[in-house]
Amino acid sequence: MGALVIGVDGVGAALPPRGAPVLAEDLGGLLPSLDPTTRWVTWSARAVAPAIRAGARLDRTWDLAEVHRLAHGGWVAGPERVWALARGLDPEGAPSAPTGDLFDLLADELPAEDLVRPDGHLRADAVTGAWLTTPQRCAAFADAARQVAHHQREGRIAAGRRALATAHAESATAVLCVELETSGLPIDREAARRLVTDAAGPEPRTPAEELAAREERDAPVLAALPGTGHVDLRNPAQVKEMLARAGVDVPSTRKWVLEAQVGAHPVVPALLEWRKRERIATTYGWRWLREHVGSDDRLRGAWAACDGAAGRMTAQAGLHNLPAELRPAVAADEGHVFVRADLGQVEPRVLAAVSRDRAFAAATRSDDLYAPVAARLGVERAVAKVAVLAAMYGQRSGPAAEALAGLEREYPVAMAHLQRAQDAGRRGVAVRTFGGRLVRTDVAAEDHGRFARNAVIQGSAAELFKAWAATVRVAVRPLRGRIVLCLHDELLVHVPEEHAAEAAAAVDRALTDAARRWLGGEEVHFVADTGIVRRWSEAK
DNA sequence: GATACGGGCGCC
DNA sequence: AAAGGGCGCCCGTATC
Repeated sequence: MGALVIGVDGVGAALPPRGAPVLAEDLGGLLPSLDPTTRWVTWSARAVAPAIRAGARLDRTWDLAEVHRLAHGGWVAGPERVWALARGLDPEGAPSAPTGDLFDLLADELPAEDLVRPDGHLRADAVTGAWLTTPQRCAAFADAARQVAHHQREGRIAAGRRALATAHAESATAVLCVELETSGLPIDREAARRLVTDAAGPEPRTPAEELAAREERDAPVLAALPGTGHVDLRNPAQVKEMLARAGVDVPSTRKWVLEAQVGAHPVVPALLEWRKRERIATTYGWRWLREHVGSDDRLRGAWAACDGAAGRMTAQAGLHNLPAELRPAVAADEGHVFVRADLGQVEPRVLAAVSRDRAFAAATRSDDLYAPVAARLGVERAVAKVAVLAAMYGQRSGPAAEALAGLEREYPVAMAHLQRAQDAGRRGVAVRTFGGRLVRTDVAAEDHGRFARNAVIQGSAAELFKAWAATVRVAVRPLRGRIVLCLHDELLVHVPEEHAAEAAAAVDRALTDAARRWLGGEEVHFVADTGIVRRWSEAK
């Protein structure tokens, strides 16, 4: 990945991925002299991670990779592909990043100072960074970035104000992702060790101890079935067979299937309890602590501003799926607190925005959206909720079916929007989110119909969330606050306790600002539940 | 030994 | 009661 930073006003610096910086002797040293309002164009935020770690604020960035992903869908967004699509070239003809013999040969035939090959594609060794060895070459690469940025910007402007606002928010989120990786999530290590011990036993010192702990976890399940030979509880086929011998006939051994059979045989509840503990032991156990929690008591994993589908953020190292029982271990530093905030009923509110259904938008003006919907449908609130969720997820059977008819009757505009998305997906036609992200449904299929139906909601909700997060990121900085976790509709901000109330207010204000910018109007209301806590688990 | 895939499950 | 979108991750099996 070519690591490059340029300021569109001509101020800026280029960093080669390896070796000494070229245009800037020392980017960290250069930063204080730069106007903080400098607009940056980056090939990707990750490419400028060293600058971010050196303290670059990068509050106004244009991330070529993220805007490319918005415009073209998918996740692959290296400079060679971004350049190719911006120039109207076949991306299949772009050089592949690894230095294969073929491209080395092509590069040999290219004049040493030419960035662009005769076929219009970028030279392969520029994309890997190997070619970026002189100020002139870096300047040429910077100029290519500038050209792509100009093209992308024209495209966003043509797509509308919201598409442009989304490009800025997605760019800022990519910077935020680098910051999240850098700062990490504060962990109370002792609390984490206690919780892991409860589930998995004490930390094993040898492979033999590890094996013993495994057998100890298995013992209660096997004890519920005396006389059974060896059963590998980690092998679903063997478990199913074991249950059949105990007189429990199930089509699969999934949790919801087994939960219906808890009374059938003592082995069933024992197995469910085993699953829960086994999950902590294997995924969030001693190895997880060792590998992902640093000596500074910070949980760190890789973050991405969008996945390759609808565009939600992704996180590794368990940051997005930490079991609730481990959350007490997520604790603010001494003298600090968390401002925890989550969006309320974000997906139905987004549906109102995306579909421009005025009747449904009216319901968003209630703090509890399902109450007015239920009243209008003449059903219980719980029924209305299930129906709305079913409509967004494409569920057709079950208790929701009847209430769905009510939704069709009362909110035809919103329902038609979802149906159009589903039809497109079923035919293999791409759909777009509210902010203009292309969501590809390459294969025509019923599954893709449901996927597309949900993607316009899930993806649009992700955009609103990121616009919010990007706004919060800047708003809490004067309070020495930092976003330390993003969880689809939830934000965790780590802040000195003396600024807690002010930070919480800033988080709420940021939602109003971001929603207005993203919606381009006030018709749809969004709400956040915001609180101040010392441990993540104290919330709600 | 590396890779792919499905079952299973945590979170949203 | 029943099964509908996304992600990351673990384990076991099959395959080359």
